[in-house]
Amino acid sequence: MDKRLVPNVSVDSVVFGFDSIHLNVLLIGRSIVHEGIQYHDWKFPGDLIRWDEDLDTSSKRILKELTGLENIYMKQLKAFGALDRLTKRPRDMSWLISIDHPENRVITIPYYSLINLSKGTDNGLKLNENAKWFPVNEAKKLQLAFDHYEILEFALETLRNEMRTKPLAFELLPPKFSLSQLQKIYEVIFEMNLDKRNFRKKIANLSYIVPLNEKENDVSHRPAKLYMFSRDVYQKLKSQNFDFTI
Amino acid sequence: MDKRLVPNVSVDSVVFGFDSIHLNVLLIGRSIVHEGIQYHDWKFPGDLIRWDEDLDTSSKRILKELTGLENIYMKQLKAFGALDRLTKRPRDMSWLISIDHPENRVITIPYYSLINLSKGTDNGLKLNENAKWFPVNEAKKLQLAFDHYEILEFALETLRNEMRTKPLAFELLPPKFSLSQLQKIYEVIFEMNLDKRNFRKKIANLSYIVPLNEKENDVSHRPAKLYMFSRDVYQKLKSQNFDFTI
DNA sequence: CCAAAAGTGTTAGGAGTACACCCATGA
DNA sequence: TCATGGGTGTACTCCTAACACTTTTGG
Repeated sequence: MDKRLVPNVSVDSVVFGFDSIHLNVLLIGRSIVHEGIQYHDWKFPGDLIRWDEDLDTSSKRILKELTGLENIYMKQLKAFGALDRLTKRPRDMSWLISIDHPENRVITIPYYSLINLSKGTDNGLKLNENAKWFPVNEAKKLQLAFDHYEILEFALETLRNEMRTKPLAFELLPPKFSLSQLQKIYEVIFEMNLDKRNFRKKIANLSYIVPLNEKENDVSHRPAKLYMFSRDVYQKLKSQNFDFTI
Repeated sequence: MDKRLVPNVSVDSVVFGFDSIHLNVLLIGRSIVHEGIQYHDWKFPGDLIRWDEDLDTSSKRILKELTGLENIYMKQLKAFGALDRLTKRPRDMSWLISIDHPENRVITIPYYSLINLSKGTDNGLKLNENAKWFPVNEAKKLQLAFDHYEILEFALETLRNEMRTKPLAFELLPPKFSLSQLQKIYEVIFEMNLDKRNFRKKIANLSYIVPLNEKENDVSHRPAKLYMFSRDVYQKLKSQNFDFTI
């Protein structure tokens, strides 16, 4: 085992969490003193990879070390390697020097992850005091380190693209969910309103979204029927499906 | 300028070319002697990046150096960084030693490119004697170096995904093309037959595919009407469009 | 009984699909 | 005149989109 770090390759995690209202993203606060001025900004959890790790392994390890999260949906976005990605903001350089960072050119390979933040769910999340969830639209307005704004935009675009054709909504929901919760995810991610009746008609045709004999508890209105996602049924169906848009 | 190479990061180019019949991919033949046995196999054009280059710049430079191609559609796939990607085949190691390769772990960042190989088109392609086009289905059956089989599969899947929603077919065609040529691209890439009348009906509704007052020449059958792709019209339209599949 | 969200059908228009024959050209 | 691919219309089905009221629960 060779646990030395690769000095010029890192991974970052863009963790999206849905709390029934907003799509949130997890950021780590960072304080920097640069030329006597104190700055506060935000970055994704991330670190250099090790010599003895695959990229996916690194990404899982780093996410677990920084947040406690494991066994969640995770997918590589692409590599970001602009020459000046670490150096174009002078305060980023001050920070790198302060943590004895060995190189001034690092290629980062961001991943995005999806988790469910509904109340009462325990996903193992252990945030340290510097970590905080932000609704995506607020996160975009923060001061983000390095090229992390660009990475966030790319992650969002990728998430939207994959949501169109893959059953990712269920990664953002608890195992048992209502149709309103499901609809809300699409509304939030695609920033549009959907018609409730048409949405439900569509869902009714999807055999892999299966109704349970259970209802919500403790809500101060008519409780909704709960559904689950059947991965088995989904896999079987998708072997023959196809769609084509020019 | 710092033209030294980054010893552990490379780019590879998966170049797809359409010749009116097949989707082809460009491979470079490689001869290796390993433990006294001569092997012949194939790899994508690729090389280590330089310290002074962005990833996209590296990819463009390396493609130009190895094939003469420039100004063509090119897009990053993702990073491939499995621990054993260079070492799992012993003959790959022999080759790396023979070219004095400095590291035994290299993360590669493949790009895919699209070009038109129709007769009579000059795209600046200058192939050396080791480079050869193969129809994709044949290429998959060849001995490919490293993880290049995996990269090819990923590139194909990405190409298919992007073809569904982006006007990439036109990158594979000459500026003036017939509807049959266009249809053929979709048939080849999606490995399915399309109905000619339905296809043309669909195209007729796309304002960015514009008919010209020109026909094919030198064909021994009724000459087809030629069309062009209007990028301007396309851009204007796409600002409001949306589609959503669960 | 009020507030809040759940749940439910119909209609009209548009898109997709299946399908077969005549036309223009070069050899 | 033959071979080759170019070019065309209709009918049916299915999906989408628009739209408003009743039901169930907790407070």
